Amino acid sequence: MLRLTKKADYGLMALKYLAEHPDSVSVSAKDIADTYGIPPQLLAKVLQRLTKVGLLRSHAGMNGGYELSRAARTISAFEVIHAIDGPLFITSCTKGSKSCELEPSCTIKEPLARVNESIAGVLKSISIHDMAEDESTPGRVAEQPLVMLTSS
Amino acid sequence: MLRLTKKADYGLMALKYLAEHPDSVSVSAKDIADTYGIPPQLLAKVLQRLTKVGLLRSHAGMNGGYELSRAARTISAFEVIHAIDGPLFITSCTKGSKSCELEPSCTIKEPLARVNESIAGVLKSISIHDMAEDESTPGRVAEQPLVMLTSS
DNA sequence: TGAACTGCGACAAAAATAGTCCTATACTGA
DNA sequence: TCAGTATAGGACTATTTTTGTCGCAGTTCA
Repeated sequence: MLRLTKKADYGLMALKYLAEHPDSVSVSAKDIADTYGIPPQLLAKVLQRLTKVGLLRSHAGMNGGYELSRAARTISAFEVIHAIDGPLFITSCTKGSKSCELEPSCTIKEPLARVNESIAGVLKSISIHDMAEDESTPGRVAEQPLVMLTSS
Repeated sequence: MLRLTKKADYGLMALKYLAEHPDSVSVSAKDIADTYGIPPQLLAKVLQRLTKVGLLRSHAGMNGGYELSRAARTISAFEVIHAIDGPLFITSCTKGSKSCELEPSCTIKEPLARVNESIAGVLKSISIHDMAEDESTPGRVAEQPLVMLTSS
């Protein structure tokens, strides 16, 4: 639950790849799909979408492909996920103005909306560049006690 | 995307309801389902699950129902969601020890695992009691620096 | 021109969610 | 002790979302 879709995963992987290969003028969807072993056509769609929202620049034809349209440092995971998975989040019924259908209830939503924002904040605070840096670099995300509850 | 399942929603709503009615010794699944207009049988299952993990106490028979097994203040949204939706999170392939299938790639996962922890932290920081308090009360979520992933 | 690309719409397949049905068991009170 | 109200839970079906495929059109370049 609370899982990223694979498309979003793929998108992040691809952007990370691009961030790690700034030398290549442009990389094709197939190249990336091959290196990661993911369905080329699916990745293609994801990249097309990212191009559409302006995170990537594409050019067709031989030796064509994609490149980041901005510095990796300025692209947040949030933007990528949002572009791919849509206007996100948490509660099932926070769709704009329309409140929770007939249910006058759903008071749960307000508190969760705040949680929602926190999560968005987390996602906004991490950039593609952050993800691309050497794994040895200590992550600077909150170091709180994270105790994963063991499942039953 | 990154959406809670309805079951989790229902569970949170139910716990909130229980937190708001400490006077009632025990509330039936049907009562809660009726007030929120959600499928009774489905809610029943959710409550059964929450009982199983120890968040609720149940008793059958007439005037039976459920009650919180601990103070609302000590029950986090994380626990509830975890109980219902399972051992959570973000990336599709963070299933214990087994790494990302054949893909040697998936380097995306590590940075995201950190984001993951941040989100878990957010969820752990909000309690059922927090959700049940008057809407006007400022939520205490998001105030802390939750994540600092600064690269800049 | 043709090979290697992107762009896109329409599907199809698979998986996860949501919800229902049915039966068993437990407790209560008259 | 029996009827009514509840929980417990397995098996199923339905619905929705996600994932992946196909085919074709447009682009670029050698």
